[in-house]
Amino acid sequence: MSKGEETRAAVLDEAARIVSATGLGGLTIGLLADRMQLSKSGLFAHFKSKEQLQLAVVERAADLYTERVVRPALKAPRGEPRARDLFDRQLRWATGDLALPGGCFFASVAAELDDAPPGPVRDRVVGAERDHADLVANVFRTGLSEGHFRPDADPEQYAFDVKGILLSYHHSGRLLADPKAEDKARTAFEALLQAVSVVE
Amino acid sequence: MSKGEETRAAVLDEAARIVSATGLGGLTIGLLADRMQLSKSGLFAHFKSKEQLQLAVVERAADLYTERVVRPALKAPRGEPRARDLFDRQLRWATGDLALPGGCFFASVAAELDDAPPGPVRDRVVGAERDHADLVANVFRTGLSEGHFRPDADPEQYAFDVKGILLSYHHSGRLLADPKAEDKARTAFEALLQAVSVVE
DNA sequence: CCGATAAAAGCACGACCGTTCGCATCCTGG
DNA sequence: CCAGGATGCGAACGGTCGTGCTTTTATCGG
Repeated sequence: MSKGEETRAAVLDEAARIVSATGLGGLTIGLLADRMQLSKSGLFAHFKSKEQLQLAVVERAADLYTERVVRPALKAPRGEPRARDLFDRQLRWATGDLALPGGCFFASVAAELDDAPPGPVRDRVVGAERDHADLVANVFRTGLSEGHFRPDADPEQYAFDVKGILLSYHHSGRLLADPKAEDKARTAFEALLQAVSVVE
Repeated sequence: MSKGEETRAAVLDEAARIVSATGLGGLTIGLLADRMQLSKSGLFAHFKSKEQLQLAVVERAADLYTERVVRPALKAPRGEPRARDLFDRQLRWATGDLALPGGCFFASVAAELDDAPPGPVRDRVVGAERDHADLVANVFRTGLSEGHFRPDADPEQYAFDVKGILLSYHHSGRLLADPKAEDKARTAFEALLQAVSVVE
């Protein structure tokens, strides 16, 4: 890896941390240059515009998420164990050993983009979120074909419900500082699994 | 109401709309002055600082929410009917006839404040969110004392679950433009009610 | 209807924003 | 080891930000 690629990668890592804490709006070239001990113009040269910087940091965050959450979870056995493992890693990604300092990168970004005008950055985030919802639904489908879950359960509904638990967890834990947030999230997930599991 | 109070109120209404769409970070004095056809300095004179403007708009949004969602819902009969009515109005507040143009004011603000340094604005938002979580839990408690819900159900857990449904609804509907978002939210709520209702 | 007072405008400031450009300096392949 | 391109710096630009002043205009009670 050449010197340029190296700094570029380091810059994007720091940028992802900043965005996770302050949102895309809080990512400023001057601030980023300070943190990296680079001049504004020197840093700017790596990305020809701010939009490309934002695009690159979204890409970096998506890679990070795949690396830390998705790929390991897909090694778990199909069905319920995989669903459990994925959920556990999602929790740790939001707050914990897998997390960026500001919590889930996409939770920070999604809220500020939901009413933004269309554009490359928004489109990329929406694409990532849709892909992720599909992934959760597909993990659930492996549980259907393994006979772990009720055949009439809707994978898309499951993905919607899991997303809700995670968002509420992020909200309670980060903003409200509720010490019982993790317990509530795990309780909610157990209740969800219970509801979609085959009757015994 | 004097002329000054009138302008101030109109400014705060417009500010609440802006914040609901773009977050507190998108609320700028110049933009607000343009929208109101006022000069920057003329508008600024109503609030001695930007922080006081932010504080005032949060206050205004909280009043609006109480007016449109909480107070009407509390007129419904105690217990399950009140819980249903409250949830329905919450959905309409997030997207619908009760909503600001950018969706739920607090959904926009909460995400960008979750890792912000403490301060009057953040404190006020956290207070409002805590009060609201308590309100939802208390509505659930009326259902407990009416015998509608299982005595072993946890009101705080219920509030956590409802918040998750609403956040996921906001996310799916606004960002991902999922046409089935409302169906999923209502399905999730019915399942939640089912789970906490007394067995028959 | 007029004079005190409230409301809004006009203008200027320092700070930071993204961006450009010319110049120094480092790395690196031949 | 040296040439030449990759990499980074400094200064400057037009804009917008929040925030003070002073001045003009509108409101409203006596």
